[in-house]
Amino acid sequence: MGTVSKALALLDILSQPGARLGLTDIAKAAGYDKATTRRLLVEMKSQGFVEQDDDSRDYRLGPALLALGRLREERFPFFRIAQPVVRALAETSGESAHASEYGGGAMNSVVSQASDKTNRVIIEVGQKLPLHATASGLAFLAASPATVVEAALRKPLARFNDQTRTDPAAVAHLVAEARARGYSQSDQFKETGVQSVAAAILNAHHLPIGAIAIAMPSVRSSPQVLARCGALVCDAAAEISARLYGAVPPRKAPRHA
Amino acid sequence: MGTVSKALALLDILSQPGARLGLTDIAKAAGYDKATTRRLLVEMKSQGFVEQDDDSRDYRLGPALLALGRLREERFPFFRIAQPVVRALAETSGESAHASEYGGGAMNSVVSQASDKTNRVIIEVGQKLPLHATASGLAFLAASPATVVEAALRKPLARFNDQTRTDPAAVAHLVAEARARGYSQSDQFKETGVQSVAAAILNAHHLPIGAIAIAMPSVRSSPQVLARCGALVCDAAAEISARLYGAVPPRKAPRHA
DNA sequence: CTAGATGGTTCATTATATGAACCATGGGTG
DNA sequence: CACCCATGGTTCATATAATGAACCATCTAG
Repeated sequence: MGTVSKALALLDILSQPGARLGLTDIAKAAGYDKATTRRLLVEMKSQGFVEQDDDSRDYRLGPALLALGRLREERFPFFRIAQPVVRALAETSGESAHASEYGGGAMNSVVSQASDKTNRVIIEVGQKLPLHATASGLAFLAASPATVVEAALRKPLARFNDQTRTDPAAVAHLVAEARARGYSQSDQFKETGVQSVAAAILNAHHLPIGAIAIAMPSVRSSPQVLARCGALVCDAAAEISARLYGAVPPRKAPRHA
Repeated sequence: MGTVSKALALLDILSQPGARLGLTDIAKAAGYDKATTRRLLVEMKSQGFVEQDDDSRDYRLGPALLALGRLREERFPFFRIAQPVVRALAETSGESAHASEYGGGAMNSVVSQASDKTNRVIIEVGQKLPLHATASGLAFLAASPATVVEAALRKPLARFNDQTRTDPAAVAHLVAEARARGYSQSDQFKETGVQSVAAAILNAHHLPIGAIAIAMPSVRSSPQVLARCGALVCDAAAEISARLYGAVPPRKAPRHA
């Protein structure tokens, strides 16, 4: 793996909600040597991508990320478009909703709205959602060309609990089901006790760029509830696609368009 | 220079508002070999920090930046706090206002509100404002310890026009003036025909972390206008500092606090 | 068909990244 | 108080990854 990838991977570690993020912890989490880790951190610090607390010596995400994120958003307003839709989705479904954008082999959670129920699912912004074990990722794969799906399933599939599907064929089956259904489902594949449905957000070429999802505690889920939420996420995804790219992509694009 | 810094510098190039951003342009702008540039871009693309247009082959800032920027903002809400203050500042001053955060040796513009006048100054979000040639940078230096100022002035100072001060002593003088005045001024140091005033945003230790500024066309500026705007940016900076850190930092902190 | 762009690739050379062992500091404990 | 050991940080010989000149492929304009 190249040095740049190693450095950028450190930013993912700094994204984890863990409490203390000292040099030793980061090195351990990344699996690099302490000296290497520090060199990478110092180099990113000098560019403002990482920040170091003056007294605790802990490392944090740096201010340059805010500036670049704002700029990205300025040029492609994913957050601005997705936020109201996610809010509305959480409102009408009564459950937590979130939107994510594909990047770096995973779905990057960008907008999240928790339900107001006492027992609710919380998706943190900045989380990387794996393609094979989340409704968002499965929705993305279901809308991707076969070659992309195959490539994704050739990589080792991480296990999160005893519900996680780590067999490529099993995941491919879930993807096919999602494609037929129009939305994807996750039955506790990543978090025990959490059910989700998701639909892909498409670009002008009908390729997926992200997903929008509803996540709920298993105790409130049922086939009826999932079906209703599935319809809601499909509408929400279509609305975001339309607002981002100017036209409503038809559910099945005519081939002669 | 390390490889990681080189890669991150490419993100700055992708931040420039230039129209086309093909491989050759980027390599030229960065001063790297084409092969090197491409390797770095591809590596960042694989992590979602850079995105490539499917048909034009151009490179763009990637989605991971939005996710990380959102996360940074979640943990340290600079944008959320600064935006209303910048808006109000533009309103009451009648001129363009912007706030920036220090990082990577420059001030990173994060919030910007253009005035509604026909002739106005536009500061783009994501711009890197040099310390020695902008009001924001001078305000930052004026609030920094002497060692930081000296270190900053030891580096080569870029020239932007014939008003730019590139002599370290001259810049040090501007910094001293700003410190005495309470706010900094830029008289066309970077952009010809643009006057600015700025004040530093301070953390709990009274160290600067950013700045807030007003920029106006020279044609509307006068000593009186600058003085009035200077007072406004000072108040605005103090308000942001207070909202970020919970308490209003006194203008001169008592040493026994 | 050619000329001159562009993006992308190769591989021998060279510079850079690496990590085991080291030092320095500080907070906690018997 | 002295000791311990966990932490952040540094060194330098070695191993590895970055580099770039020259290359190919493709596209567009004339």
